Amino acid sequence: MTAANDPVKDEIRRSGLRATPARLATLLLLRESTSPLTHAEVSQQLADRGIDRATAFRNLNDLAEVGLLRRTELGDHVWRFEAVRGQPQDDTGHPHFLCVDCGTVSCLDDVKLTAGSLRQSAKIGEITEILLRGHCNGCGDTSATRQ
Amino acid sequence: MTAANDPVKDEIRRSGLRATPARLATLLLLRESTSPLTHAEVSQQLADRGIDRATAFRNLNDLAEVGLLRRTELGDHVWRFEAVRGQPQDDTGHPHFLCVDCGTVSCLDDVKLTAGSLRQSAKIGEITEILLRGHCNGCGDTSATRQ
DNA sequence: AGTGCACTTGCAACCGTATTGCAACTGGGT
DNA sequence: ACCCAGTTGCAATACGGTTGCAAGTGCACT
Repeated sequence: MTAANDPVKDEIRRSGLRATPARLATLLLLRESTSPLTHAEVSQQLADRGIDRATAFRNLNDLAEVGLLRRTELGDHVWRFEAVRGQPQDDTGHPHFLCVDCGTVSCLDDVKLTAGSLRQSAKIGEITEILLRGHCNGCGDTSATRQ
Repeated sequence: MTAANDPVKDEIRRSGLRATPARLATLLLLRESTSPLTHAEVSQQLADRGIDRATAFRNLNDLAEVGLLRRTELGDHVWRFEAVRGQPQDDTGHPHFLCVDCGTVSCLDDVKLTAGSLRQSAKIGEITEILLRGHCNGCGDTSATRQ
């Protein structure tokens, strides 16, 4: 049962890190998730498998450093991590939507700025991240929920 | 010495807060500053005048809540505050560009999302804020400045 | 397959930012 | 001048994240 070629393990190894169970679990968890997860969420999930908080933190940072994960900060003072799809160097990131009520984060691959906006913003600088905030449909449409 | 009409005091009062020395000092300090200050920087300055850290924190948040200050987060997990110029209500509704290097916040009235993006995002929820992050031309083009 | 060393892990202590509880104080309307 | 809700100072606390260190383990090399 010497599982010779686990492609995910190889990916981790190729990036210069050891393919430990904790790292494997971290990476797989985030690849299964459809939205970025916080440190807390990840380490909570991994705690079931006996993985320590500190280890989860370190692995998230390590994996982010080698480009397998992306580390973002959506303005609520919590780091979030998401798996990078495709070639790390190709990855330029995509916009996120943060519900200010429930904290849910959605990834918006198709959201773009108008050409005119891009021209306008180029005068200011180079945009690296687009963040939309508001009330998600689950929180907003009832209009009764107030924090 | 019933200083009848200090315009700044009036401004604070009009927003529903009491015009205390601590708030006056906080607001004036940020209005004199040319760039956003962290709570640490503010409370350090105000400590000389016998104002407590916790009070500084509360006042910064209070003033931000009523729209006299703007509270931003550059990605380093530290809140920064800056005085809002002009009418507070003018401050809402248009996108902001935040330079993650120097902390400058620029208002981008003309930046908009494409129609398709709006359609896409409507499925998620109601967008109340658009924030662009990146490197402003002043910080980015030298490419030497690294924090 | 066995060995060894550097890389990882778990644990617990720690750090810094930010918040809160509470008693004392005070701005400002009366 | 008086009074009370709003505010302050102090200290304790919460929370996200980091670090030191000894034990454990991946994996490259026999």
